[in-house]
Amino acid sequence: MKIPPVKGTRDFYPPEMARRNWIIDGWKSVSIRNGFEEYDGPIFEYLKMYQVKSGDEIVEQLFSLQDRGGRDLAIRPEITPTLARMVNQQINSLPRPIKWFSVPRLCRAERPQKGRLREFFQWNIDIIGIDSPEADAEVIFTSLDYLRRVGLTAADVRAKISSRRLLASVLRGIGIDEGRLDGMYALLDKKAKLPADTFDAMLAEQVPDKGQAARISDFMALDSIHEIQRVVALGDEIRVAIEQMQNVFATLELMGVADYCAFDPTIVRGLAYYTGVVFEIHDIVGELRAICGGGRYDNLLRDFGGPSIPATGMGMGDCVLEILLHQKGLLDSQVPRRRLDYFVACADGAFTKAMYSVAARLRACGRSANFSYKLGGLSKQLKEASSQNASRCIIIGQEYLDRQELVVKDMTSGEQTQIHVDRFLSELGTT
RNA sequence: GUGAGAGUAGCUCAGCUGGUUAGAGCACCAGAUUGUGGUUCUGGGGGUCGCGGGUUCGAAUCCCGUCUUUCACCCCA
Repeated sequence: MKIPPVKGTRDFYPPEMARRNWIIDGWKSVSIRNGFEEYDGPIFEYLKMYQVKSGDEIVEQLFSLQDRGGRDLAIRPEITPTLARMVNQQINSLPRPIKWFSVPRLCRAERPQKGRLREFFQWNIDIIGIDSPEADAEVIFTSLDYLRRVGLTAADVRAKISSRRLLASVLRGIGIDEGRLDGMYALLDKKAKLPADTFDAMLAEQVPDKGQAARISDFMALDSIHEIQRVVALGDEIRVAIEQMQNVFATLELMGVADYCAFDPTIVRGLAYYTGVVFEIHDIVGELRAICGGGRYDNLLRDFGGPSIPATGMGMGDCVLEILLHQKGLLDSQVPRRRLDYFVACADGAFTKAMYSVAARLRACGRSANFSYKLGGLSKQLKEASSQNASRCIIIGQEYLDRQELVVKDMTSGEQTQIHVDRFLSELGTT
């Protein structure tokens, strides 16, 4: 019986595993150099945890199960609720600011398509307990710090930044009632994806007042925060929101990533729990879905039964990122190939005892070492060493029987030296 | 949930107006090479042509169904 892989999952053969590790190692080291600490939670939680903040549509996209005690559980589709739960549990003893990161494996029962699978990895970073815009800037900076490190330039990706708070205050300034804001978010979030006339038609449906609709369109077309005053009168509320945005941009400029960043009022971020700054990073061409997205969510900890503590963060999945890195040729050039420190070969089947012992002693010294299971000729063994990308080969031959000497061959230069086995191993030391 | 495309060797694909025993490149294995690898040459293994049914003397090829997969829509935490 042949059993196929499950829809939307991936098998990681060694070459794919090397890519995955390289991506995740990069995420982790950039997190650490930006001052974040790693955490993780369980891979499943109570189903309820995801029903609290989400509608039925999202619950339908959960992989859920029942344990033998009848508990309703779900495999995590995101880690933010777990983070909220963990932080709430120890909120009084955690030093602030809380700067945490994680690289959880997540599952969503969505229909797979380009850049979206049912099982994936997602880099999450969050700053909890700080309500100033500099924290939002740091989250954006850290995301860009990673992308820049793997070789993506300002000509490849763009961080598009807006603010829920700014959007809300502008819409209110234009005369949209509080109760209609959520519907507006859902609509405005679609603007970048829809043809202009389709969007205008949908806008006209939700906002019958032509003057209001025109001003909303004007706002959505802005590419600078300085121009907002041309669309709407600057009340106190809007001024504060603008000032916060200016702080974000000023901080990003000071940190040296301003060329990656742009104000973009079309970034709204679906039906999420965002309350302030929101951002997405896209490929410049706009051919792929977002590489990452995030923003400020000041009410989430409270919604999960904790105190009211501000928070901001972002998530970056591995699927879109990998497609983009591959397109730009940044994977093949940077993901390390399999490498072996030593391949131990013997010139004759009579020397195999020494082969096993030398290989074991190399391994005890912390070096990776392989040998051939087949007693083929030396030529065969060197071929095998090459295919395993061995840095050096140890050749055991007659001089080992005569004088206990090994031949050490550098596989890059081809140079060979002879050295007494004990001296060779003692010079290696331990690593 | 809706729509469109694609399923032939491990991978990328050719073959398709029905006609001997289904092919190529890459990969894999072996030999050329009994103390020297990467290159090269030679050979080899590997297929229920996704599955089921139908038409036909004859189906990888035509028809129907089904499954899988890719892409787009919905959604996107």
